[in-house]
Amino acid sequence: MATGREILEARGGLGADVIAVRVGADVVDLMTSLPEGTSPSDVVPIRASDPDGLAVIRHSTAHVMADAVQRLFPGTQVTIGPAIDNGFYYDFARPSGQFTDEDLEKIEAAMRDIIGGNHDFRREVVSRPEAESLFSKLGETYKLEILAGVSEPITLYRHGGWVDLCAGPHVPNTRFLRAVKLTHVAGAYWRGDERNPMLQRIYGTAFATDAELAAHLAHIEEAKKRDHRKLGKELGLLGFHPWAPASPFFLPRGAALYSLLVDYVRALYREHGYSEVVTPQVYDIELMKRSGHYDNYREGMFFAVTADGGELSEPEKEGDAPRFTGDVRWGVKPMNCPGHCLLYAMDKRSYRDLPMRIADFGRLHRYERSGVTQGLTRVRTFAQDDAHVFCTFDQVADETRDFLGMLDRVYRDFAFEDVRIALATRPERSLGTAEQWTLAEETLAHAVRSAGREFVVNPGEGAFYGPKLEFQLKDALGRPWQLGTIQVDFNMPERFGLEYTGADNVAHQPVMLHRAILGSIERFLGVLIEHVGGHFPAWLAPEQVCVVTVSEKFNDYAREAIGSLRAAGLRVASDLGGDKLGAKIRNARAFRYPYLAVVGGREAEQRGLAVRQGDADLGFLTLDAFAARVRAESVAPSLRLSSPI
RNA sequence: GCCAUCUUAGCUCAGGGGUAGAGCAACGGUUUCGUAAACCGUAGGUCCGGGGUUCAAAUCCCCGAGAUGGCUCCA
Repeated sequence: MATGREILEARGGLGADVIAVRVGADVVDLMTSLPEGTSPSDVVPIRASDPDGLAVIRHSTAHVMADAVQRLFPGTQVTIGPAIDNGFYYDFARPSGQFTDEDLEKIEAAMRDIIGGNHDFRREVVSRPEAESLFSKLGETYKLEILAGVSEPITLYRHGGWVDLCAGPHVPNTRFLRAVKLTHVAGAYWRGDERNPMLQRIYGTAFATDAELAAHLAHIEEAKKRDHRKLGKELGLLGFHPWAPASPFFLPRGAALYSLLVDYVRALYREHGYSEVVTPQVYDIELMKRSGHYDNYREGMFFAVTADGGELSEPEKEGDAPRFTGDVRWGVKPMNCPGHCLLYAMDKRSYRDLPMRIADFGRLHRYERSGVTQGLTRVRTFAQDDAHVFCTFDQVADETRDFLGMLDRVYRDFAFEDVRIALATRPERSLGTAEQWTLAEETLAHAVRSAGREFVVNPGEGAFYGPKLEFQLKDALGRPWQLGTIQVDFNMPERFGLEYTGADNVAHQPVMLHRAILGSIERFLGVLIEHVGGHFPAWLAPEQVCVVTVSEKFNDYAREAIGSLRAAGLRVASDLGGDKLGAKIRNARAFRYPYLAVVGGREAEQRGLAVRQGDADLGFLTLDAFAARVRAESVAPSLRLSSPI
């Protein structure tokens, strides 16, 4: 049978930028014979700039990088080197020494050398023994391990003198690899398992053209400027201290933002029939044993001890931690649900009480391993817009739909697009029966479908007590974050023996839904800061306007104006210092206030403000007109119609 | 947790065995100014912590802490 190249050439359609072909769902390189019976009309050319083409280029670049690494660092073994979303990587087992940033430059230079050699990529089908003998001769033990798990046909790809066990596809020739950049080195476990040896991974990226590569690198630089850790510091929102690792301090401006966000959720709760509760932070471990957290979530928890009934001794060596001998009786809550079960059971419940929607902004603590924490997005202490809905099984679908509606509203208020839904199913460690899980999974899937939404399945990613829907957004760096979630739980009500009296005057067991829209408030703020680049809308901004004076001569009027705006309910910052106006404006802009109001002689005389909104000059506004304008924007869009101004 | 890198003034960063540096911020003074940085001066340090090597360590080595990038998108 003919190759893709032959078929395209026969059609006269082999353009200079065609690097592979698509046949049905498969991407095949140009030099591979297509299966018998392939109709030429099914062969679609893939160009360098197509998404599939980009993956081919990147994977081929990974080969060239591995070639370069083995030239420069003899004895280094290759393992795997796939194309990934924004580039590629290759994992190496290097007998001694580590790759440094200088090495990356050398490797890149060697790659340019190889690419300049205009080597053809050649595909070769070999027998298993042939492959085994080749890679054992080369001393590639990882490749032998991979080979053992690979099914026929076994293919090799060569360019120049370099060979790799590889399924392909690849570009026809190294000259198609033009715009290449190695980005960073990282450790990575063999097959991602921390019991395996640590390999050294080199990340890089490649594009069809230099311009696209430059644009991608510029995009990364841009994203770094929006990094919430950087902005959090610059805008005076956040602080951290080594004595509270992975635990943010919200400074006054950050705390203002935090409260406004929580107040926003409270307003939604009022419309959607939730009641807020406040519950304990530290519980007897009996609670965690009852809920299953002690058995299933212990390594994610903090435990607390008291001097009562135990002995706290100073360490022998300086720098060591004090030792405690005694009973560990207390656990710091990692989730609100067990406490809410206790709360539910504090009264006798009727079917008339259901659904019972209990919201809790309680602080949670989870022990995240030291290497995985980052900024606000992965922390050890946080609060969620957490609520539990106790309901009958028949109410689950309606509650899920109401939740989806609420969620849509929230993500629209924050102008988040590209929200992806995933159904996370039963994990290895889980409570309850297979029947319960299946039923719960199907109920969630049905609710999403009936709301006209699509979802993907994440097998084994569910919570230990039930399946969940996860709602994912991407941050400025393109990293996906799970924010909202809704989880069906039959197990917790059973463990706590929860009941309600039905219309039939018989005790029934309620179903419990765990749900959050923002998820962790901390994480949401991190993502939001990056999403808006620090430019918060007027309804969320810590201060909605900054009043600055042209000179200190006008401070008296400025104070009067500030007082009047505050009396009208505005959040107002000011700069009444001795700087020149230009400097004040520069400083105020760095803080990204939604509005900037300049006050000088004219404004004092006419009892108003010279207002700008971002870059837009709004000119003169009276105090009343400006206050009315800002107050109209002081409520989230989805709440504006329903709340009187 | 593991691998790599980093940690110097409030912030951003330079320096790299021989007396600790800059810009911005702070503080004091002068200027009272109309839309992205006025001028002069003053003060500010456990160079992340501990140990070692050395005549001498912020600098080299070891241990620890924290932060940052990663730790299957599978040949």
